[in-house]
Amino acid sequence: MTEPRLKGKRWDTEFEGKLRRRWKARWPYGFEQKSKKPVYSIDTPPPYVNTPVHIGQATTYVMMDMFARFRRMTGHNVLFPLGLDRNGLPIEMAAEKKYNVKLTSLTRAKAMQLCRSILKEASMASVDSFFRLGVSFNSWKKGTGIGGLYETDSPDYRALTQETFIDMWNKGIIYEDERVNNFCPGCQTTLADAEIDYENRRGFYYHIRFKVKETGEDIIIATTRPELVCTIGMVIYNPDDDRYKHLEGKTAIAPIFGKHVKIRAHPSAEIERGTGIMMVCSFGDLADIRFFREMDIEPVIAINKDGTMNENAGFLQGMTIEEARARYLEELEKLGLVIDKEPTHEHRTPVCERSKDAIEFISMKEYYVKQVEFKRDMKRLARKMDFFAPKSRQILLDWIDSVSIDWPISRRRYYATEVPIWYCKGCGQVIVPPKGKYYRPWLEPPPPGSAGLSRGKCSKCGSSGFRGEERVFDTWFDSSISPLYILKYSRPPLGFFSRNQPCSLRPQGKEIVRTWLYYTVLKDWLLTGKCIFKDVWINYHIVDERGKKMSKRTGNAIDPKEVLDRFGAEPFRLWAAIEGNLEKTDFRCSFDRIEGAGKTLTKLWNIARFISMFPPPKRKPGMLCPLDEWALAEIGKIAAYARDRYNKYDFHNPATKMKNFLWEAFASHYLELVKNRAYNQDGRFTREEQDSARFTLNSVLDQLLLLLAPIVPFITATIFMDLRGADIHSQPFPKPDAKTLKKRPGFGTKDIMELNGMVWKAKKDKGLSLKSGMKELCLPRKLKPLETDIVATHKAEKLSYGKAVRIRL
RNA sequence: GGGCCGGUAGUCUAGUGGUUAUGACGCUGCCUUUACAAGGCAGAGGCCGCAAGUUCGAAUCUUGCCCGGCCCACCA
Repeated sequence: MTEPRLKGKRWDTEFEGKLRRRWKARWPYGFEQKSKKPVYSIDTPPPYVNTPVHIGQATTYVMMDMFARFRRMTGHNVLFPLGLDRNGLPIEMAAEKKYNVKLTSLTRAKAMQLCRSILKEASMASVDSFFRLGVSFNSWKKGTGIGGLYETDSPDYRALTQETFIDMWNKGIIYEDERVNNFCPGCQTTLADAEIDYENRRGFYYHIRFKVKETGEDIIIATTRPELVCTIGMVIYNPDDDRYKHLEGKTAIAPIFGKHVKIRAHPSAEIERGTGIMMVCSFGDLADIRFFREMDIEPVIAINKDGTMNENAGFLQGMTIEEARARYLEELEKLGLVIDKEPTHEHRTPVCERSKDAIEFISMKEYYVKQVEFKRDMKRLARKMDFFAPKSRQILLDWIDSVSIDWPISRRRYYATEVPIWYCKGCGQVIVPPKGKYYRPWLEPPPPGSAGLSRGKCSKCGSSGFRGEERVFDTWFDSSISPLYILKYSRPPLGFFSRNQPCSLRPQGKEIVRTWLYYTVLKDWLLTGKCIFKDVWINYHIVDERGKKMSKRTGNAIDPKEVLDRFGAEPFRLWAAIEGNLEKTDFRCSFDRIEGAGKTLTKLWNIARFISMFPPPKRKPGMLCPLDEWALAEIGKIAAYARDRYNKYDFHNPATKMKNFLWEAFASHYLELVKNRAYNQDGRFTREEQDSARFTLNSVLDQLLLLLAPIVPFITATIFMDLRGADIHSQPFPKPDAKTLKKRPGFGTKDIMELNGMVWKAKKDKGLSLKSGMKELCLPRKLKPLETDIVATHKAEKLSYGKAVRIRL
């Protein structure tokens, strides 16, 4: 009896460890520095170092790895670097939490020290997970070479961020301006619109009595922000509201503060809401900002950037917003001016996406990147890039539509890239350093060669005193250069960037299209005048089995570590491929599903084990049996389909097809029919026929393995190495020849399945073993080419032909 | 309020005009037949969200509605 060459009854996750150890000894996926192959570049999303990988990231990286592995098999030199994000608020917030301090209450040096210590301790847990998942990044070592692991807070990366600022400053695309901004009192910083979330929150409407100066009558105004009465700009009612028409042009007097404002009709007041007459203050929300601008009223800002009331709030000065609200209401109560207090419906409140504090609107000086005037260009670029799935383009287009103010890029935090600017203490002139180095203006004097500097003195007033800028950049100002960074923009080797831009692929989550993708395309276009990406692949969210968002709070989150511990990488990767339907939105994930995918791996292992009993003939046989031609045509069709779909980032459809082929047509039907001929124990078949079987078994297996290699790299590499002694990942992707595909036998897969099904059912119904013989089998004529295989498999004593299958046991 | 997506068995899912609606998990029963019991075979389980329309024919196309998810938007 022939022994299978593959040992072990099933795929074991221990094999993954074995292979990983071999890979680790000699990492096979580095960027080929001297290769002439076309470069395929993937701008991977840098995860935060200090947080463990969640299931969504794990899925995304595994999908990206499939893209990378496939492109390697189609002859590309794949640039697939790992980046780690270490800048910005998440790091600072981790430090605040761990050391239980507010960084804003510390000196800058001390705050930075705490951040660095957080980063130092940050385990490389995420990196380890990627390694275990089999992600084939170019390198796991930090380095500034092509494909090296990079960190967004490295001097090299930060120098490039600052360089892009200097370039844009010199081009006049960046300016400083004082205007009302979104401000997070918790994070103590300005926020871009893209950083704002909305939450449904409840509050109270306070019905407050105002006086009308001219008539002395009372009007009742409902408000959720009584503490802002001190900034009231106008009182409005709807033009169609008969209750208030007589007040047009009269004057309202704000209680206690005594401020006089006009009463006017305005359509933004709704008759049904509140009391129908409302006050507009500066500023309760974005609508107020627009209203003040529209009406040309001078706003009064009563809230400081630390979230306390300022001198414009009179007796409320120095209190927090909440304290001021309570105090003011208390005073109103004493005077009997609060008529009612009713809970509001839940309404959307703008909150900081990180700290979840309610956003305030505060006037401050910040640096801005022009973007409003480029909306048309951005839309053109959005249409130029290829989106996968194509409909995801709309997310970007919608966001571009909603852009209404320029991009505020300066932040009042510490652990981020510094804005590289100094100011002359004498005349205020702006000093801009030369490009190329990493600058820390809060620590260092302006370097020689700076614009506005002459022999170490201000070129305008001759002063030698300078103030370094203390603000830092928005994280997205850093993140938006990742494709420039990995493609060596403005870095050696010379010409690499111009030869290899645009970046082949930006993979990214749909929720950060409005930040990461948008800002990258914007900024890189402003710098280079070109669209930085060719393809954009948008991945969606991982949700639980019922379609609910996963979160630690609701306890339905799946930890990738647990997945790896229980099942290993391969079932997870196969699950991701099968689930990754571009046409759908969210991925459904559960342990059951991942475990289910593992069964297919067992099946694949056993098929390979079976085939390993029949080594391929030394050379391709001169003739192939019709059954074998059919099998080769079937796998050939799948190979052609997979090549086409993989190129379009679709692994779902090919994976589903392969899985079905593997279980059904191949395992259940082809293997059963071909077994006798492959064994040829009683010499019923010729040597040529037997060789045809052995050749086909091995050829189909090889192609299956190659097609699956990008998806499940461990099991395919293990089998291929055992049977063929070569690394599957350096093999070319199968390209079926036209002749194989053109073969059209007179019978189809369905005919074979039907026949086998009927015979097996008939024997079963009689309680006979499947090996038992039958008196007569009548076949449809089109199955004649398969007659010897069919007779041998089903043990028919007599064979005849007719219209339909008939069985006599 | 606007946009996108979805609604098919207990759960999840395939199916974009054509016999009897696919598969998985779960459930019931049977089977150790030399790759596979982490297997094989058989079975139960469906107003294909609702309604109207187009059509010889609709899960599939059109329209309206209902429900769920996500995104965007200025509400006192």
